[in-house]
Amino acid sequence: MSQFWLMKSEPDVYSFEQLKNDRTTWWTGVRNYQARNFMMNQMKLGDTVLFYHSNAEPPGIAGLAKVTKLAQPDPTQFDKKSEYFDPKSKLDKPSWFCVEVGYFQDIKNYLPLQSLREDKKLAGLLLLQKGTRLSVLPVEKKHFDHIITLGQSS
DNA sequence: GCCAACGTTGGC
DNA sequence: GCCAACGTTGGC
Repeated sequence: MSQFWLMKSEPDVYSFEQLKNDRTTWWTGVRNYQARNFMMNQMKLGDTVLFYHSNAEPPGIAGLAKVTKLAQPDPTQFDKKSEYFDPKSKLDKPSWFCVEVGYFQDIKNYLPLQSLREDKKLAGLLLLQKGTRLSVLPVEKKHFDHIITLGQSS
């Protein structure tokens, strides 16, 4: 099972800097079954997460996080005041789950999407595949290791 | 703001 | 179970 992940967030909504400030956050609001299943079934404590800024200028990888708590029901699905409220969710049978992630490490270089696309060593990275809209994606170790190298090189 | 590529919904 | 219509994501 994968030990490396990429999670997307719009920095206007929740940025890596905010995570660094908060130290940890529950990854609420995911309303896609594939992304939920990754969090619910596969993410383990200590898994490393590439924190990706989507809808950013430019979009790219901003830093490193870790999974700090296993998946639990996402409380926002029951909150009528939340934009993530889901009237179909039942308290005894929640539809949506989220993990807690914590700040882990800065990277020296922000890694723009375009530079990742141009890197031959990252061929096959799910993030780069056409039509991939998942907000939670597994990352292969070989790709993860290379991304770390890019992020820390001078 | 546009729009391609998906995912979801609901009528049948 | 099919599929058209609609909604969303997210790069550009």
